[in-house]
Amino acid sequence: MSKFKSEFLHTLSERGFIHQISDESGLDDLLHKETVTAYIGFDPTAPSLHAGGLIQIMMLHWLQKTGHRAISLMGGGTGMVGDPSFKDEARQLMTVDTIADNIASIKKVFSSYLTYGDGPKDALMINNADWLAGINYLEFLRDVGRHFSVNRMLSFDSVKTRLDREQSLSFLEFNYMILQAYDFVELNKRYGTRLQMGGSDQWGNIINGIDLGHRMGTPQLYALTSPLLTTSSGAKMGKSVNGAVWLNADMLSAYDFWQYWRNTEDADVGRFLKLYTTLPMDEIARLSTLGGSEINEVKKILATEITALLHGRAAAEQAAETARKVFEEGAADSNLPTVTLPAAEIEAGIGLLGLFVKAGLAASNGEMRRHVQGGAVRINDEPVSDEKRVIGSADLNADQVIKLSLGKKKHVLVKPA
RNA sequence: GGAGAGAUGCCCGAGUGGUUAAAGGGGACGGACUGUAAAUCCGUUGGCUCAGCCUACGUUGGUUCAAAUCCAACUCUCUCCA
Repeated sequence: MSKFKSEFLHTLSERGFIHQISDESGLDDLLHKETVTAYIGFDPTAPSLHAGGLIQIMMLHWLQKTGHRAISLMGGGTGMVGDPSFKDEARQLMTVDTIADNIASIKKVFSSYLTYGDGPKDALMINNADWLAGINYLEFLRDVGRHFSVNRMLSFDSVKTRLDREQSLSFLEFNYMILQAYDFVELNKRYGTRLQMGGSDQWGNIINGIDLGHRMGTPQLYALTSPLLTTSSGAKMGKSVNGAVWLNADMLSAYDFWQYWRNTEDADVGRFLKLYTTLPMDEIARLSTLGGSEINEVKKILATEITALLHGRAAAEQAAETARKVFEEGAADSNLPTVTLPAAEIEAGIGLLGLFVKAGLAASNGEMRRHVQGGAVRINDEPVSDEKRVIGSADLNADQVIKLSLGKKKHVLVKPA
């Protein structure tokens, strides 16, 4: 396992980040000898990254921590095209405005993991629209396009799925690979970038960049990919009870984020500790020996550590404390997700179904009706079986809030305002 | 440009005039069991002012007492030919 000389690869390797490397010993030598600039690209397909992208951010985090220069590249240009890799149909095209909004929103998260600045080891935040947006088509075709073999591009697994399924792959999407390859070369020219990292689905795209570099006279470039992560039971990472596990605090509260990791499957705990926390390896080894019900304590550590990196230590501990009150004491806690309602509305009384929909616990009255029939609904921890029940000021508890519960895990407080 | 095939609910996929809000599976959600886990079992899975009503089977029209099912045009996808 410790076949690497460089601290960076050694760390990534022992923590389980490495899936493939284009030239292991070459890259290891380089990282051992000098400060290397490396990047990972992020597509602005949503206003926030989700848990699936966390592993990439952690790689940049370790890169910086082991003394190298990290670049987080926003795909402002490539986002206008859409990555077809391993997709079986074309994504809807995003408008320029959406892309700009998404980038602005995504950026917020990175400074929790990386130190940005102008110093030699500070991380850089770059947008590939800077050079892609102004490209002249004919010039680009002659300078860059001539180096690509369509025959070869068609042979990549990432497009094969699409072709095998006999789904059309538009010329627009086909160009994504070329643009991403060009990014690598451009980043080398501008910042001396030598390494591109990414998920295993990016392997083909990254290799294309290395090849293009060869032909356009860059120094040797390198690729490093991380494994595609699934839970032990095969589910894709990043889904929580309420939907996707967003990293942005305004899209998923620290409490819900903490809950997601608290509910990690037993079999994943050790792996996740290594990938998503910065706890030292010997500490992780010790925690990993715990089994049975003790593993619940380990899961709490896991959740708190991951949440602390993203939302800060204080928010993480507060989430842990809220969870303790809710699950171990069955009490309400003021840090549960809260919805405020005009006091007058509560005074007048509000229907049970509508109230839960308003609180975001159900999508429609019909869905709530079913939940009531299924016995999943509680108010202030009292089961409710009457779907016509009206909630009013009499339901305010000692703390002047109403606790709505759907199932065992979803709780929302309603506060008069 | 020519000849075929197809478009069904979150996804896959049955259904070829009425008993179809639409079989089955997956996913998701809820319940039971547990450890806020996994596995397993049970239930739910269009909306509403819910014993009733409304909207739905690519789009728009038509036939019919009655259409997801028949007809026409259109849109998109795939296959083969040029």
